[in-house]
Amino acid sequence: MDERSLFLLGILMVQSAHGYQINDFIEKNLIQVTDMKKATAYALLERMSRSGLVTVHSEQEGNRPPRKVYSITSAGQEQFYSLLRQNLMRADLPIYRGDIGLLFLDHLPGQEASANLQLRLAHLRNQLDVLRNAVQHHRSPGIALSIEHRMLHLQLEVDWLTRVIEQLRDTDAQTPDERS
Amino acid sequence: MDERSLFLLGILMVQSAHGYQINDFIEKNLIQVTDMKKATAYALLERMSRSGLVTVHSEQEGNRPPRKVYSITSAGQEQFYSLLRQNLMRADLPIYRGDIGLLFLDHLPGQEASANLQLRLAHLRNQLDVLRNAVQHHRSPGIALSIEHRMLHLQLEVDWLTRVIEQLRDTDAQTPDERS
DNA sequence: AATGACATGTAAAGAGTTACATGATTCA
DNA sequence: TGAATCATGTAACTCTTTACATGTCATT
Repeated sequence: MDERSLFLLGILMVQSAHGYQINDFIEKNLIQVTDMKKATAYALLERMSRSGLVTVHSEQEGNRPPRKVYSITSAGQEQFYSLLRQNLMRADLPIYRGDIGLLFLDHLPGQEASANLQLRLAHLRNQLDVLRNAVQHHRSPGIALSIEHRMLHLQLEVDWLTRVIEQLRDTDAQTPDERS
Repeated sequence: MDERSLFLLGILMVQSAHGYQINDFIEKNLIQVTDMKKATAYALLERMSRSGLVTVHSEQEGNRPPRKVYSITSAGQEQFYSLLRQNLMRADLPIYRGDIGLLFLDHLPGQEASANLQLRLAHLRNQLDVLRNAVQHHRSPGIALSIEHRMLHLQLEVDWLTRVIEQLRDTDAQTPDERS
């Protein structure tokens, strides 16, 4: 949640914006960086305006539903810098949900384990390709930085998985019938 | 949530166990692999017993509060294999919350950004040391696998952050007064 | 006598998502 | 004319955590 409001405040540090605009930006450019959903963004912007971190003003264009444009206040700026510092100094490596499966890898016959992991590998390679493509289209140094970061981890994941699968094959070749 | 029940079922595949025991095992050996909390484990075991994936029987010892020992059923085993396959073939790279900060790195003077990131780096090195120590004490190949996995990502993180900080210094040395 | 390990559980709150509802405009 | 885009919002739900409540047993 801290990251969510840091993110929103960060956007508003650059320029005022309305909810739809922000959500659109996320969906088009930052799906890799944040998974915040539309409803969350709207609610958070509302919440931040109630607590004085941002102000709202409505802009009407023609007969369309009015846009609620949010602007950051000085209190919001302070909060932004505080959250930013916190975020930068924190080192929270995520938990890898895929490791749960690896924990019980030996419950599956080697062939099947291997087959499933190869699917995982293919997905990973896919994601890498997507990112390699995406990294081209970004001028923003911040976005480029985080995409490169993600690519590094993805590449590590690909290499590591490849090794794991190889080991699985080797083990299986040695004792093809001995796994329970 | 899928990972949570996969994890619990996996534990019960090896041997029947009660909630306290499982939670204890997590806290002592698997804090890196899962962040499931006590209340969640208890509730999930309850829930799985209601849906027939596990059975319960109470064991009383002396006058102590009775232990509810859960055992996996054949329906539970099927569910386990199904969840395991799903988990193995899925490639869900997590979202790195720390990247949100990097997105806005240029809002802080280079020195401060650098100082904060060095704190992050120190934490990461700490975690690496802890894991290097932990990896010794595990016979279970599954646990060892996931700890090694984590160590690789940690090491990558350390190397990468080091480079980022260096670049920050270089940029700052070139244009010491020109950042807004 | 007190602390910590053993053992269970629940109530309330928090965070976030899904799915829906509404309606105008633009473009094919 | 129908679909996609623009623009907002909310109600219900799921998942999970925090904090509390309860009591025994062993150790210091």
